[in-house]
Amino acid sequence: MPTVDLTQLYETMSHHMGPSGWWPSDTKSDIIVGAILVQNTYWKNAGTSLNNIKTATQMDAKTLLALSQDDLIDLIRPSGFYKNKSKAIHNVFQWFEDRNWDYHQIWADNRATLRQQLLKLPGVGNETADDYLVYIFDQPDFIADTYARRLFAHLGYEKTDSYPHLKQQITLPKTFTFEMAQDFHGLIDEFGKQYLQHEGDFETSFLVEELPRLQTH
DNA sequence: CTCCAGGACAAGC
DNA sequence: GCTTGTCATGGA
Repeated sequence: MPTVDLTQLYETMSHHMGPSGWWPSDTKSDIIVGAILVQNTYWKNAGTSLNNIKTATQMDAKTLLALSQDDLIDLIRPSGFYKNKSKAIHNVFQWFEDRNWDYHQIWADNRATLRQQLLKLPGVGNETADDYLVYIFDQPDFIADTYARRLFAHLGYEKTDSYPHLKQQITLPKTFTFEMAQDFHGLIDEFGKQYLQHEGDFETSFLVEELPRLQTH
């Protein structure tokens, strides 16, 4: 089975697309909420809900936690799945509140089991847990989301709809910093929006010419 | 009108 | 372990 040099892939995408300019520019609270709002939802709609929540709470944890579920639902409504998402956001905020929002300390105390702990939170699945590891806890990890699965299928990996299946096959080299991992995920999804929306789009991308150089055997 | 987006989850196999 | 139905709005 073909494999790809992830460092070469990242550098190629970075060279052609520039910095992804993604989540790292937002506050971590924005990311915590946004990662839930955007689940299977257009980012534009998730952004509307996020702005509603920001306006209502200034992203102050105690203010948000004091909202009734109905009030939170009204803020989330534009991005759908509002029952699940309101519950998820409330629970996740309570979880961080209980731990004093000390991301560094949380990581230091829970290195081995943090991912499993995050997965226990209702509304936090594989992708959101990895989003948090990469963008909240600053860990160099790989996020095997929909666009990543489509991309790696084009790069010669076995086509799969399973998050764990791709995740299992991809290990970022030790040389990847967490900033690179954050940017890499942003680039993959920006690439996906441009070249993986429809069947055949990939063939028009810059990666087609680069493919032979990226593949290692 | 139909399809689906930066998933999660429970039920059934 | 893996597949399928459900949750929901708004844009293409």
